[in-house]
Amino acid sequence: MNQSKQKVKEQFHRFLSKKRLKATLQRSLILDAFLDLDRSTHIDELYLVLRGRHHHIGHATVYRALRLFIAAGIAREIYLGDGLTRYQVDGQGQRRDYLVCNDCGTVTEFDNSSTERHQDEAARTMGFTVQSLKIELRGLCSRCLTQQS
Amino acid sequence: MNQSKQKVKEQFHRFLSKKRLKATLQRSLILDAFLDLDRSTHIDELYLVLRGRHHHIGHATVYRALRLFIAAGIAREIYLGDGLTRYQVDGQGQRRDYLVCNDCGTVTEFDNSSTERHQDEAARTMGFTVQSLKIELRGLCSRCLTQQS
DNA sequence: TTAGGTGCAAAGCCTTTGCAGGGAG
DNA sequence: CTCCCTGCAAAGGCTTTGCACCTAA
Repeated sequence: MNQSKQKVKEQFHRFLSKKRLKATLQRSLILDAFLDLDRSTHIDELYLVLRGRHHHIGHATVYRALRLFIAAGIAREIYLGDGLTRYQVDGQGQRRDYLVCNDCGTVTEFDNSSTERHQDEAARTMGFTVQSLKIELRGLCSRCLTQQS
Repeated sequence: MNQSKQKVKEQFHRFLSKKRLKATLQRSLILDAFLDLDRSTHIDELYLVLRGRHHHIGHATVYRALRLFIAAGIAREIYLGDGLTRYQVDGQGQRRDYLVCNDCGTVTEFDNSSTERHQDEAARTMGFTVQSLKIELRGLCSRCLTQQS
């Protein structure tokens, strides 16, 4: 866990050097908070975590940092339609399949590359060049199902 | 085509009666415009179509009508992350696969039910109960590809 | 020293809501 | 005649931008 976190941080620093951008304290703190959450989150949650750690980082800075993480290939955006943008760690695992629980809102990811290839081919036959793919399944996770709320 | 449109309109009127809601001119015009587009659209496009037909319907009314169509099972929302909510006819055709062009932004839809079943099973093995599914492919449509912008 | 970064507040967008007047049942 | 609906404008909520001051390299 911490090892992969370290790797991501190194990846981020390489990205910054390459782009001649700066490694600031704020970016480091935001990245820490983001990686510690280890699940999909949104700006406001991140912002509150940082305040909880007694770091007063501006709202705009958090937004800007997340955009940077996306450019660096560290984060990925998810839109679930609740009006806010969610972010998730974009590991090498190529996870692009999301299970969104309609009850608790948890986002689980899983790999399903065979289906993805299948899908990709279908698109190509329509003259469409695929650059990225996202599969979103909505329903109830096992925990919410048993709780029968 | 017009036959299915007629069916949807009847479905909507049944919904209205059942809920003791009113069949107004605006709702009828908005539903016509929505069904005529026959593809995913967003409020503003619908609004412009209506203005083009010389109907001055308020923005809020269009929003309210779309929410009603959703409640009636006629429309479905789609979120692609461009900041606006898209709507699509929720017909029996069950199209839930979207090709989003990163260049021109066009959304094309296609059926791929075999893949969807495949995906559904994968989720079930993880204890997840699927209620809806969305597959989103992003890339370049054939037209933008040839224009090589 | 210099290009980039931060924070604040203001502006931008899409969407929803409040309210007074209007219309379907 | 009674609810429900419409339109306008204002308010809301998330995200981006402008600007002056600061800081990593």
